[in-house]
Amino acid sequence: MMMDQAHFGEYLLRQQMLHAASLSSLQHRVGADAEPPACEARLLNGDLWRRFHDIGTEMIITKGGRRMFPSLRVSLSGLDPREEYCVLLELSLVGRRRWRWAGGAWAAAGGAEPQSPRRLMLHPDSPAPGHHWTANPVSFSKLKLTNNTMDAQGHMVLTSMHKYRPRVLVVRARDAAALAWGAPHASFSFPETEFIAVTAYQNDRITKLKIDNNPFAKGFRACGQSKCKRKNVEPENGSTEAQNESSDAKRPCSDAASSCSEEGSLRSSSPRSPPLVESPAPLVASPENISPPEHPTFYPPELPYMHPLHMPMPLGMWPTNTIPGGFLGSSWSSVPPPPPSFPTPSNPPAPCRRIKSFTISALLGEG
DNA sequence: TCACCTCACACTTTTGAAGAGT
DNA sequence: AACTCTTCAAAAGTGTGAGGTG
Repeated sequence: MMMDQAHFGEYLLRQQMLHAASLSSLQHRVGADAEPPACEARLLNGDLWRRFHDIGTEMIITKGGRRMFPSLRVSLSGLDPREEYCVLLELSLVGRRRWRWAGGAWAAAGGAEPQSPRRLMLHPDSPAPGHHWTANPVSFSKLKLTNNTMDAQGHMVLTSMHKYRPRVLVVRARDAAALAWGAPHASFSFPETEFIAVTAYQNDRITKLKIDNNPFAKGFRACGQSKCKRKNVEPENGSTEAQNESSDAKRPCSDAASSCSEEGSLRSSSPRSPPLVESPAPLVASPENISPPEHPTFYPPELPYMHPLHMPMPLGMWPTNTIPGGFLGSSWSSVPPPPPSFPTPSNPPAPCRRIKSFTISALLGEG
């Protein structure tokens, strides 16, 4: 399970190659002649994402890095089983606005702040043959978000009070360096996965939903010891305004609500967290759901994401621990995730969006 | 005063080493 | 000797709430 020094060094080299490839692609636009096989992506935990999206998903960002919950878990299909692919995750800024929580709702509050150098996260299984990607759900559960612009851990650097949308990129490439030489690719994003980065939760309903679904927050559930202990300080039903929107998160959660956890329950046998039963058919990226890049070529001058001088680290995610071991061979790839469910005939998967003229910058193109 | 950020805390889950059993 | 299973301590991941910052 542990990655030794040699493998760790190899991984770092691969990340550096990806970085170099992305930079060189700024000068080399190479068209993709080969027609890629039709590929599809399904959001496996789309039901949970939708529940958060209905309220207004918030993701905590911290100096040391915080995981996303829910995490992004997709199932890929339609890839050539013998071809090598790299899978990447990108977090795109949605709009050019800053948001603020006011009056119980999110509202635009001026223009976006300059963004930190953007980073892609290269899935640690990359590159891998198509059959690998289609046989196993692709999970980005170990991804961490940070607001630390000096971050050296390879976490995704986001800006608080800004909205982002994850995008999964599938690139046909034998290695990271080959990403710059025009391999056909696909891009998938799901509107349900949009979120606003925050340093502290603003919406109490989001807090409640996170507590009810995240196994690590079980201690804060109404039935948890921690919550009981903390809530003893203040009366459980101290307020007569039970309908007060802001008090939602403080109310005890129902057993039904607490039974719906994400990944933990999928592999956990905890009696308090039965396996998550999601919607019968996972969310499928329909053509209209696959959002094209807002700006298909380069970043605007005022947001120089990709400037080499502002790229302190190689693209992609570094090991969670910077010491050897604990990255490759972790649950990312060695623990077989639950098999992906397949769409019902009434909900057929949609083809991927194909971008003929391939460059990393085009892939990243939005502003 | 306000909006936002940081940190220590208590709690739960995850991880992996060690030992026992087959 | 090799493999599987169980146990347990340490590490990691949570939201909370007080306090800090500009």
